[in-house]
Amino acid sequence: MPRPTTPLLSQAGIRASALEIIDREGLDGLSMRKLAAALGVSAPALYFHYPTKEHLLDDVASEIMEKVDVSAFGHGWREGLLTWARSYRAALAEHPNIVPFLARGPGQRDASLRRADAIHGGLVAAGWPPREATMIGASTKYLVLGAAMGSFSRGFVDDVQVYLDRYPSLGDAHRLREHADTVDRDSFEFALTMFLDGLAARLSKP
Amino acid sequence: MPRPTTPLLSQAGIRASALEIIDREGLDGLSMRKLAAALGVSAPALYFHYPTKEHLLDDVASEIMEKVDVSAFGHGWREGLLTWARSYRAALAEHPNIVPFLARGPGQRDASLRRADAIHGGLVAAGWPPREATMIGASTKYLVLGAAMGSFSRGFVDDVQVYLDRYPSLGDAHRLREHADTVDRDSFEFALTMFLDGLAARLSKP
DNA sequence: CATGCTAACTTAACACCGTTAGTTGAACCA
DNA sequence: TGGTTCAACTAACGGTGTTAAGTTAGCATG
Repeated sequence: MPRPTTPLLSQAGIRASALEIIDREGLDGLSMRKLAAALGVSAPALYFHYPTKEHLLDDVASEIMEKVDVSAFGHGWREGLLTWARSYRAALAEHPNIVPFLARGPGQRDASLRRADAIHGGLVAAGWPPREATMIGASTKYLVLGAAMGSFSRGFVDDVQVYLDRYPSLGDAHRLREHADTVDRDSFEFALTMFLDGLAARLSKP
Repeated sequence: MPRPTTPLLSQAGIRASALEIIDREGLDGLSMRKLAAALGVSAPALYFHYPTKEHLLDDVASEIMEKVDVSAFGHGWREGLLTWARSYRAALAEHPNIVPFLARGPGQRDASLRRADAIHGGLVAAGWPPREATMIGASTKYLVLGAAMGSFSRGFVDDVQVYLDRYPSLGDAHRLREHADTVDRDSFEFALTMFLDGLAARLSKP
């Protein structure tokens, strides 16, 4: 059945279906054949729209990153960083199964360059020396990526016993699992606050 | 040639060879057949010593984590955290290609539990409330994992132009690449210092 | 000392993977 | 109307992790 009257596939549709599978079955759960089946099409048809699986995943990742907000540096560097970091983390927390892909390399996600410029510009405008502005951007990214990677919701419960002993609001393992998202967000917010406090002290002193 | 006089394989030997391949050719460069060939053996022979590739990689990761040092909390919480974080990061920086595997999930790396206890205990002994001690541990891990994941040496040069403009000691892209390790370490140390400064302020106040 | 069991390898094969080649016929432009 | 291009198809290639079945060395037991 060649060249249908109206095209069966589109890049956006492929991305959406791919992300659905990733969210539901994990990154390893996505294969080109399974994706094609979900779209009612044969696997090689996908290669007309994307040259490679890697490119497709790059695009999916870029789409997720579109939601990251770097626009708040007008309200001060602290607010700008907070908004950036929180929206960045939220975007990853919404699709945690994409994180292992992000860990594989930078890919073709060109939009990040624009963002890096916005962040750096905002920090420099607020009085940070350029070299430190760069490191602040990198550091914040570290926090976000690390939080996304080591999150409890993703199963990183190494320290589950420690949590059970010390996190007074949680009764047992079952409830910990239930509140994993909260624990994750609390720890991330804590890390971010401590980091920003350290920055503020450095900027105010010489 | 069945049941050789002296065994050809051992778990330690398999791990060592696997890590060698990962270091040299990346995580995707490791296949059971290639690993077997490097050991002068057929692929299914490996399954006598490891039930699955996943288990093997878990073991390799655990071995790397053995080098992490959590013993310095006797010299104060700041020194303890610094030593832990630096040795943790160093261990990952030595084998950056394992990081994408770490991002895939927690695995069977049971040694981390002991470490989590040591860290938490050290922090509590130094006067941190248990709940905050837990979050400090998580936050530090975020920094280390994020730094390992988003490192410049691993190709995350999104902001390469920004770096070129602002990092005065670097002349051009070639030299940036050359000094990627230094840039990584600088940013990590900066993040860690700011975080610890924020912590110190919090502990000294109320 | 013979017998049987287990250990540690072998080769063959399965199901799946990403991807390429070659084919088909509708849609579009001259 | 004719030719080209597009968007799908089926078939197939080389690779993957893993399982099954075969072979024999080493060891324990009668």
